[in-house]
Amino acid sequence: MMIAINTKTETSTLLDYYDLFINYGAVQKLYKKNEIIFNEDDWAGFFYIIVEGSVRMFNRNEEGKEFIQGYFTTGQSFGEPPLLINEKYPTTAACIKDSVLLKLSRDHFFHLLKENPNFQMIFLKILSKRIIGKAKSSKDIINQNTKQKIISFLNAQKGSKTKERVLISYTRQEIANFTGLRVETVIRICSKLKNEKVIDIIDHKIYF
Amino acid sequence: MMIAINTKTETSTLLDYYDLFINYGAVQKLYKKNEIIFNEDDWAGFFYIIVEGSVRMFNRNEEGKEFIQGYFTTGQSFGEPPLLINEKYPTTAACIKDSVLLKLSRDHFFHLLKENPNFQMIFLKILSKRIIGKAKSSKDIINQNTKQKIISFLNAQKGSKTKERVLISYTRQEIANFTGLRVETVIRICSKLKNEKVIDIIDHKIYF
DNA sequence: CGGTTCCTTGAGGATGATCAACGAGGGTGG
DNA sequence: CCACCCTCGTTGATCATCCTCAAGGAACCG
Repeated sequence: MMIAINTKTETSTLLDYYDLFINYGAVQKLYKKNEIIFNEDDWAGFFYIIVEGSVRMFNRNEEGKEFIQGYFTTGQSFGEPPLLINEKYPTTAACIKDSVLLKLSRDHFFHLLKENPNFQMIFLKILSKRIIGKAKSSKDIINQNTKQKIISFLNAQKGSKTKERVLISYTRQEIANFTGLRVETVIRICSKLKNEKVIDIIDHKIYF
Repeated sequence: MMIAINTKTETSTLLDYYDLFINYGAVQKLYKKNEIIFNEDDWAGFFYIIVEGSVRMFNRNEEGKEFIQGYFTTGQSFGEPPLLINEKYPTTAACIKDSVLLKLSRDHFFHLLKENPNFQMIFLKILSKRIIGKAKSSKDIINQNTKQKIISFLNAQKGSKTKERVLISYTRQEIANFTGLRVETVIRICSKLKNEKVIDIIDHKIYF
């Protein structure tokens, strides 16, 4: 059981088509750290690909608590679904650090899709992966006890390949935002997990 | 804020192509009430469309508690993502009542997609709607207090159109399974909502 | 060195889960 | 037609868990 993060589940080959995007009218733009790319309830107008940098998609509730829907990084696209069906964004997207994005307007994006059917297949696969990821993470978020939620998150990070311990480069706050828990809870559970030898904590950093 | 249910968000026009599916080798099959169509962790082998009936997709945790990922009904397809990327199913699917499904094998499905590019666009839109629905429901499930979760669920049912009260035809147990709460909790919250005039309860039935 | 950002701990409280028991209605078979 | 069984709804009491608030420490950076 894993909380699936897009970062790990999508092939990052879209930049192979960089020139093609440019030919179809894509524009490159620099975004500052923490700059908002689009807001929840904005109408979708552009197709975005990350040339360099990283983006987080999230919701914020009335009390300001964030729920992270996903992280995206170099070579990945994001925010396509509302564009495809002419809808409002269900989440906000912001840059985690200074980032370079490629923007393609809705019309140009549809031209590209129409004239390059192989792209439709590419996006079908990208969206499929994302749905499966979301199904898994919903399940994990709702069904599990707290400890399992965190373990699921850690598993998703690691990609379930190696047995050796790897550094988990998320703050406790970020883990809390992904799992819907509070920082203090994450900290306390991590202490338990450390005692149970499930993780190591060295110099405040988590190894799993 | 709404917990989005597939039933409400997808156009149900796939049956317009019934003959085409048959031409590509689709087979019609009757499933009994509660019969399992596929299990979590099965490899995806078929494309399914509901000719008549309804299907629920869910996960069950160690203690047997169910989390419902979505309901599907006549004219809708389900379980495509794992088929498209050659993956295992993240959920189990079962018939809610006796149902007739159209099954198309993986190979035939890909033939159809390849030779009918307009279908790729259709599926891009179906998957897009589903992603947006899942994003919304994750947000609702994780961020809200209990009362809001239930109101979100009710809003999703109603489709947010009319102001008049409509009958919510879900049992309290089903609402619990969708929201990740327990039956007793759902009952108690519903009583509160009734007192606050948010819903009516007539003859044990919920009107919202 | 001062200001962030992140991590940590403790005490107390609210909330939803759990367990147990019961009522009401519908359907079925004797 | 009645007895039985199911499913669904309901209520109360108790408990465990996680949240909240408050406070302070550690690491990092310009």
